[in-house]
Amino acid sequence: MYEKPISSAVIARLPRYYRYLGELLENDVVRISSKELSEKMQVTASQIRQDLNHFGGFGQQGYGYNVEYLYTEIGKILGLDRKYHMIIVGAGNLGQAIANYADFERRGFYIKGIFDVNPELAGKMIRGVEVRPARELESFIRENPVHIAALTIPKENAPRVAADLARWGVRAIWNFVPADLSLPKEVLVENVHLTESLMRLSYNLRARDEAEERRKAEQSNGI
Amino acid sequence: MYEKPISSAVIARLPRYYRYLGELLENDVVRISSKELSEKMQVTASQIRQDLNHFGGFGQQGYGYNVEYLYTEIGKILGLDRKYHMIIVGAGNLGQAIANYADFERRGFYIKGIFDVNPELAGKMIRGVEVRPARELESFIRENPVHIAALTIPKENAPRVAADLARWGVRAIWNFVPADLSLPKEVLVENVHLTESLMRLSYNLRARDEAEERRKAEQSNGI
DNA sequence: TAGATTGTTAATCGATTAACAATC
DNA sequence: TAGATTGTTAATCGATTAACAATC
Repeated sequence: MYEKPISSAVIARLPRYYRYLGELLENDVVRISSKELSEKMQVTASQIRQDLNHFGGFGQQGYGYNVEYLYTEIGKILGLDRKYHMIIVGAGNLGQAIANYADFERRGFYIKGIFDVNPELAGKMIRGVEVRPARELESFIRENPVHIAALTIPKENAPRVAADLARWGVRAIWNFVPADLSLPKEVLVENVHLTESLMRLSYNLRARDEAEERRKAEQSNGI
Repeated sequence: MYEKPISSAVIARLPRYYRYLGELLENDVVRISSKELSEKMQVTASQIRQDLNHFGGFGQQGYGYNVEYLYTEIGKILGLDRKYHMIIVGAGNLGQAIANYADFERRGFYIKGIFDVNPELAGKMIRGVEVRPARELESFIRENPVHIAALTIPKENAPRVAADLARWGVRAIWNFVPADLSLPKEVLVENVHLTESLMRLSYNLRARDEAEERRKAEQSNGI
């Protein structure tokens, strides 16, 4: 029985629903209709209902959705009812920032190891986890469950290190390196490309400026 | 004369084209066809040609695209021929990581100020830029051009600080706070939601595991 | 029951891919 | 010129929105 995979557009929206529902929950809101939620989130009510119905009927006609229930269910869909063991490969600024971000732990992502090639960093403690030398990576991965490896190393070493990680058994990589890793298809890769994000902002900055100049020019032309 | 805005899907792909072209350029590749590039990038040649032709005809029939020319042109489209002054609001781990990331400077994004409410951080130097107390933000923004503010502060203060920044004249925010900022429409916001990224990975992790279990169960059922 | 709102089907819209004439 | 490959139009596909019957 083949279930066709949910489109990535839908999946990409789930964490945002989850966040809004979490906020409603904190504010003791018990129920919400797709219409109310759509107004808060600036999306159509139709889209909310369509998205949710990919996963099941969580609402009730005439009532709407129970906030707590829907929050929990989306959490399950997102796999947040599980515990993940994460390692951080590359203890530079970004790696340390991620290691220090307590929020991930709250969501079930536990940082179990931090690794760096730089021997000077070895032994440094970050939120209770010791930085280890990179050469211990293989034995660590083989001896401990590692569900996710966050990759925060320089671009140059990324292809080799990523291939090593996969070979040693890591099956999901959270990739901060500005490169597309090519790995066996069973290894999941989620990219965070900061430079690309900044370039999108830069594109829009320029587009806005040019639109404004055009408007100004038209005005002074008396159009 | 109204030019209809380019779809965000197209814009989102430009930085990736730019990256691949930069790599080709480093490897002294002079020309490339949409077909060759499509194989490297794992997209269709049709999409590449469509995307580029939103901005103009950069290629030549029978020849393909000149790598250096196309790289430069996409750079201009992305606004990378300009210089931007950026400030970082929040000198925590993530703010420091961004401040330390030299690559942005290479692309024309210059970090001109780093601010934090924590007085202990004041005076600390990060890549030649001094961390200043947050109360100096207003005067700094009013007295210096600030094109982009990277927002790396806790969620609680974000709505207020973002509104302040906008009021003082910042017109583009690179938002790392896990919240949707509501600001006047002329203020551009580009979000980097790390938690959402991690949740997407987590979704796929779970989906893969369940697919594998299903497959295994079917096998042992002799299907 | 009447009113509200879902779940779901149908219509629309937009984005991607295919095809090919134009042209280097 | 012949071959290659673009730029662009047309066809397809998928995602979003609208509509409404089902139902709480």
